[in-house]
Amino acid sequence: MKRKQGRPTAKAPILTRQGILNTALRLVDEKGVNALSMRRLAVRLGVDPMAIYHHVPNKQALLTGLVQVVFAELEVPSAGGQSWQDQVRAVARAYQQLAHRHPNLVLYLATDIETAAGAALETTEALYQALAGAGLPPRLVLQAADLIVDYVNGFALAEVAGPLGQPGERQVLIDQLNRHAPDAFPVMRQLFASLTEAELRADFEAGLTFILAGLERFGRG
Amino acid sequence: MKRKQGRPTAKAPILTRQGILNTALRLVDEKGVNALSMRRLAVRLGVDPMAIYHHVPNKQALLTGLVQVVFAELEVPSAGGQSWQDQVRAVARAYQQLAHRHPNLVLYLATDIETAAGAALETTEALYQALAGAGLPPRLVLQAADLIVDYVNGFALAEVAGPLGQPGERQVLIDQLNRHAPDAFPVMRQLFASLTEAELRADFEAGLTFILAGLERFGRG
DNA sequence: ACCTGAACACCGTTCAAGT
DNA sequence: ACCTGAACACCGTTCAAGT
Repeated sequence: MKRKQGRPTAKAPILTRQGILNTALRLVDEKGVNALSMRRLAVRLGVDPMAIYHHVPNKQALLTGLVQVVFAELEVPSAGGQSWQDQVRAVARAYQQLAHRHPNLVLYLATDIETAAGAALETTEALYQALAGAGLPPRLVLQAADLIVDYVNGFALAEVAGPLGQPGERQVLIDQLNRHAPDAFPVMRQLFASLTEAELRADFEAGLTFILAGLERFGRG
Repeated sequence: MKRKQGRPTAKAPILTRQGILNTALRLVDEKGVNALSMRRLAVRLGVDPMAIYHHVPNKQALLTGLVQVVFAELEVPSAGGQSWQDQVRAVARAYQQLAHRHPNLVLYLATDIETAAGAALETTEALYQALAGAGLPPRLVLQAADLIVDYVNGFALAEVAGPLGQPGERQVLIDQLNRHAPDAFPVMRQLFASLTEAELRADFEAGLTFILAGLERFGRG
C-alpha cells in the first residue's frame, strides 16, 4: 500500500471515469438501478456529488457507460469446428450468462440498442456467420438473429421480473389459479398437476432447441 | 353537460380510482413513464397531490394498476375451427399489439409478472390449449409457451428501445459498422448490402414462423 | 370520507468559487 | 484541471388539519 510522494494533484486525480463506472456497477449489482443516484455514488467514492460531473456529463451517460462496461465482458465464442447449431447456442448462451451476471442492468442492456450495437459488433457478426452457415438466405439470417436476440432479452427480463423479489417462478401462476373455481382453466391445471417442481422451472436451452429446430427447416435449400 | 344539483360531496367524490388510472395511463402513453409523478398527475386531475393517496396507496400501486388496466384490453382470440398454429399466432399477435399500443408501459407489462399472470389467465389458458392441441407433451407445452412469451416481450422491448427515440431500426448497426475498417465484419456488411430497406425492418411474424416450424417437429408423437 | 397544505428526506443539475 | 458547496427545481410520502 505504498503512497506516491508529494501532493496527489494533476498527475493523479482522485476520480477516474473507469473508477466511477466500476463503483457504480458494483452499486447497481448490489442494490439495483434505483439505488444508483449521483449523490449516493458520491458517498461511495468519498467525494462531493458534483465532482462526478467532471468525468461523466450526466446520469444518462453514467448508465450507458455501465452498459459498455458490461458488454465488454462478453467474449465471442470461437467458431472452431462446431456445427452452426452449436455456434448459435454458444453465442446465445454467452449473452444470456452476461445478462444473468448483471440482472439489475438487463433492462438497459436490452434497451440501449445504440450502445449495445457498438459494444457487441463481434458477437453479432459471429451470430450472423453461424446463421449464414446454416444455409439461410440473407433475409432469414436477419430475422433469425432478431428472434434469438429478442428471446434472450425476454428470457433475461423474465428472470429478473416480479415486483418484489422472485417468488418460485411458476408459483405466481399457480397461486392465481387457486383463486378461481376448480373447473376454470382446466388445461393449465392439468399441466401444472402433471409436472414436477424441476420440470416447472424456466429452461433457457429448451427455447433455443425449439428455435434451432425451426431454423433447420429453412436452411440449406 | 348537466350537473348534479346540491353540493357534490359524499355520494360523488371528485376522485376515483378508475379516473386516476385513466388519467395516469393517458399521461404515460403521451409522455412516458418518467413523466408520471404523483405531483404531475395531481395537476392533470386538478387536485392536491396528496388527494391521490386516498385512492391509491402509493406510486408502485399506481403502476400495477396501469398494468391491470392495460391487460384488461387483451381479448382472448376464439379458438373456433383454426389450426393450432393459427391459434398460437392469434394469441401472440393479440399480446404484441397490446404492447404496441402502450409502448411506454412494455417494461412493466413484461416485468410485473404477478399482476400480468392474474390479468392474463384466460389468454394463457388459450395459449396452453393451442400448444396442447399441437400434440406437445406437457413439459414442452410449458417450454413452448415460455419461448413465445419471452419472444413477444423481447420484441416489444426492442420496438421501444433506443436511448432517445428510435432511429431507423437497423440504421444503428449500420452506423456502427461504418466506423470500422471496410474489411471488418464482412458477414454483416454483405448482409446489409444485399437487403432492401423494407427487408431490414423487424418482422414479428417471421419470428413466429420460425418458432412454429420448430414446434411442429416436437408435436404429434 | 375526502381533500388540503406544510414538512421531510430525497433527487439531478447549474453555477460560482476555491486550490 | 479538478473538486467543493450553495442553490434550484423537482421527487414520494407522512402527518396534522380542515370540511
